[in-house]
Amino acid sequence: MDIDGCTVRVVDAPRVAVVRERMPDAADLTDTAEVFGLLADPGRLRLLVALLEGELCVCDLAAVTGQSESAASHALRLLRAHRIVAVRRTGRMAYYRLEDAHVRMLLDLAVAHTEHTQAIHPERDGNH
Amino acid sequence: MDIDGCTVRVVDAPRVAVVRERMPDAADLTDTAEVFGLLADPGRLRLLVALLEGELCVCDLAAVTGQSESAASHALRLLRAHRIVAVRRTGRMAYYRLEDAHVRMLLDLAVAHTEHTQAIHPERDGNH
DNA sequence: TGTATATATGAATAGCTCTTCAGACGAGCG
DNA sequence: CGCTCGTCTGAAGAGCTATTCATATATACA
Repeated sequence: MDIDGCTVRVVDAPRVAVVRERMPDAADLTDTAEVFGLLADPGRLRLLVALLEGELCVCDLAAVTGQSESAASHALRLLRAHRIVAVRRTGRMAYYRLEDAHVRMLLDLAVAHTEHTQAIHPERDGNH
Repeated sequence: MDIDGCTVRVVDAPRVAVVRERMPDAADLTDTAEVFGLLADPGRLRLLVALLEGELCVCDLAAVTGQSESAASHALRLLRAHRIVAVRRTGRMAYYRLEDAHVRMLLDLAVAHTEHTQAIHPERDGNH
């Protein structure tokens, strides 16, 4: 089989052709991987989960997520660059909100899963 | 406000307390971030998307996803260590399949989103 | 039994990412 | 007008991750 001008050995050539045909475009998957990468840092993930229920300012976000304000600001800058988060400025305050509907869906799914598995395997009780 | 034995300035203290209370456990979010991290590499993501429709052997996976067999094997090893993927061995072949239902949901959602946005913004036509 | 094949592994390198620190900026306040 | 406060930024260092190359293992086949 010849792919990208480079000969590759395959076992089930027709199957490979079919799967290859049905795969989303490589560039799209790279973009998707990039989004997952933005959710792959605990600090950023906590920021985004905190924003699920509404906007918060930087210092409150830092407090909620347990990180320095500098770290939070760096993370928010990155998320803002990718249009995942948007900012509303008033005076010297900056209020961030979750702006990307697709990311919100991914977060909802992920949080629901953690709560579900916690209900199945409760290594610690829910109230603290 | 006092968090983790360390004083932090907050603007809306009661709101911070509420959001903090409703946040999933930090350890759970770290695990979730780790899962997102596994989906954050284009090579690994292509492997997993290829496996959505059924099992494939390593060399076919390498061919479908356009990477070296060594790279694919390393990636599969990592996914296997996290129980996202499982292997069936027969002879000298190794057939991998997607094993994690939660990851499958995330992948379905992500792929549906790429196909949806491609339908809205078709910069290239669907058939190639 | 010896050789080819499919996969797995280890080590090394290069590139990236996160955190921190120091300081800049701009808005409000005295 | 100068000071403080909230946020932003840049640079630097440490740690992590991906890729490659070389080699190992183990199965099938001659």
